[in-house]
Amino acid sequence: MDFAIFTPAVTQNLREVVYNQIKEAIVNGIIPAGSKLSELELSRQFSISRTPVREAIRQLAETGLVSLSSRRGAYVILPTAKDAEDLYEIRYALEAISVERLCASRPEDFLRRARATFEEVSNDWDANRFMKLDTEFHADIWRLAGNNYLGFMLGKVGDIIQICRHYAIGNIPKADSSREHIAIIDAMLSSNAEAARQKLREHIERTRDGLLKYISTHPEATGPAD
Amino acid sequence: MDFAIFTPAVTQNLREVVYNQIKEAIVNGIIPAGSKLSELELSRQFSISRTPVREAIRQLAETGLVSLSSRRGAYVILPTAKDAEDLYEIRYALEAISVERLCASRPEDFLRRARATFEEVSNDWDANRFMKLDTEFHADIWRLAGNNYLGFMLGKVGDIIQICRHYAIGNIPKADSSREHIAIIDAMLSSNAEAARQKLREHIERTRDGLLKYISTHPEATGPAD
DNA sequence: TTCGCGTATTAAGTATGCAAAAGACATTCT
DNA sequence: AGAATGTCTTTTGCATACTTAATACGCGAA
Repeated sequence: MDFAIFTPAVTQNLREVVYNQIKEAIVNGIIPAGSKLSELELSRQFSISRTPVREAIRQLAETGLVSLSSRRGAYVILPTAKDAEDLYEIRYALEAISVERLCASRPEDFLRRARATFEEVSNDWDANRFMKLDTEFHADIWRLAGNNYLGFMLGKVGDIIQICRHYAIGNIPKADSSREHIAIIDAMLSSNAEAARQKLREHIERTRDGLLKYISTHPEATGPAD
Repeated sequence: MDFAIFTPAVTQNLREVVYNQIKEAIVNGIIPAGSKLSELELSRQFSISRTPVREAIRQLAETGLVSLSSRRGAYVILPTAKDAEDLYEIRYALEAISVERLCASRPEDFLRRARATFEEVSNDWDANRFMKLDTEFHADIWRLAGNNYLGFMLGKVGDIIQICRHYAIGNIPKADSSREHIAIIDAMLSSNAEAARQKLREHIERTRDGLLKYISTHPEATGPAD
């Protein structure tokens, strides 16, 4: 009697749906940094009660995307240049773990496939398409690294970085970035942990500097909340 | 008119109070790993409604201390030996950042004071007293490191580790641990980043191995959830 | 005009009520 | 007896009503 074709009729509860939608909207810049998240307004937009919306907002606060102010509401965070710097530093430390582990386990098939993908990238690619590819690559890396908490942590860091990064989209040359990825992959393929770390560091530092440069020339991007 | 002696009469809301209390109870092992957290029962114990309790539980879930199962309730996580290993790996990567930064900034007064404190520790200290000292030291380190997100991340990792660690209390020789701390401090005082990293790695690995050894000889500590 | 105070309005915090899902148990049918 | 189904109980998920804090507004006095 098991046809193995039916998936659960109801997969997620309202809180989850609302959480995902708001998070996507924040991370993609549709809800801009610094905005207020009004329980009432959101619940009206979703056509549901305040309860699941409240829970979703609390959940977002715990990830660091939203800051709560008692009795005054919830606001999307407005990262500063210092925040971006700090976040990239953490990101480097965590990704270095993945890279080192992959130097040891060396999943050749995956690495070669990823390498080929990045070979194809050119500068006239759509920025969003490249960003998606980049995000997927980094996600694959920590998934293969086998540390169950890396994804948990990098996810949180990545979401906040993404808020900043969104400003700078299209600012970073894609072909350069691809070349850096390929350098990391090659180091991993030859199990050269030291080189891989170094290439990763260069890559993350360049990405960071691109963002910081953008922020410094566009101070309105992370101005003080109103 | 500002005597700076009056603090807000009402500082926290119920959700916060409940969150902190439940978290302390979990982290200190009063609520054992794997237990179910019943909204109704907890709200009765706190003599409040289910709403703030619910929110606190959701918040705990986001930190990773509690896992939610839709329509079935919330359970305190039951970390495995693998979890502990993964967590210590992340902890090392993050603390290495602090240590490196402190090698650069070198807050001498703080380092000397901390060094003196650890000199006093002997093996017949109360385990809880030592653990508190240890936790404070690590917290001070990242606070002085100046990366705003380190605390955020290390806090989450630390809470989960603490659940495991609680089993192993009293198992790790305190004098040894102190000596390791002193070695790290000395490396920082002489701005030897490489040595500091190395000493930190040894310290964390020894702590981890102590815990893993305990877990392997006391399998009931992280048995499967019911 | 400006400062201080009181009031109104809005929105967050909390309590409670209702619907529905999961698990336990009883019952029936083969 | 054992499997399957129906029923009951418990508890979660969501909605709504109520309470209270924060801000805005307006008025009067200096």
